[in-house]
Amino acid sequence: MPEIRKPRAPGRLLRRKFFARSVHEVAPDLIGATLLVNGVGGVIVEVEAYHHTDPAAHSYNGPTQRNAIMFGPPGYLYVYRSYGIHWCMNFVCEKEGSASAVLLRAIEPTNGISAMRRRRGLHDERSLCSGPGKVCEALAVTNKHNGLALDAAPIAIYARRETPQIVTGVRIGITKAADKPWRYGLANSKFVSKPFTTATSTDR
DNA sequence: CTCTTGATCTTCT
DNA sequence: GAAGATCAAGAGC
Repeated sequence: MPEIRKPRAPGRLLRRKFFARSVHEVAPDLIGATLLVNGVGGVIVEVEAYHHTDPAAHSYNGPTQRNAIMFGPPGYLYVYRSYGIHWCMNFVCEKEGSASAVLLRAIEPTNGISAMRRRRGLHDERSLCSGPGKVCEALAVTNKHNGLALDAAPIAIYARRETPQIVTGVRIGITKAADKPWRYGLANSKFVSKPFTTATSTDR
């Protein structure tokens, strides 16, 4: 018997200005927010922060054709091809030229679940959006969305209503700066890409 | 449950 | 030519 999950009544719509500060402030503040693309999406439960001074960031070695959006103003979507196969989406933060972004790694599906199942194939709800490539497939985000504003159609991000318990850990799948605890998640969420085993914190 | 592998685009060496 | 902000399927335990 599948669990019935009713769509949440959204909170305040986040505007681009929300992203105009440090990625390390924006990233934890996004946990619990609701992301919709063409009305399909859910609650953000896992993100990672990347900054241009961070060797693991795409922007570390300066602008390229791929990462150009990262060097632009905050509040826009940066989409890149991962391992030649998947798409991954980021929210550009801070200010123009600072080239920092938050990687979206997982959401808890709440809106348009049947559409997500259709796009992802036969998969249980827990696996629909539990990884950066999976989220983009479920939300049908591709390079065509690269550079779109985060506060205009088809994208909408709604602020959370309450401050959730946040957990942190090292980022997934990187080799440079692999010790930095810049992965943020919703405590006890079953929809993250991998369990958070290490430090828990309630800051922010 | 863990470990291995193939898929194959963009960037850097 | 190699590595990479990944995923799914298959083998083995």
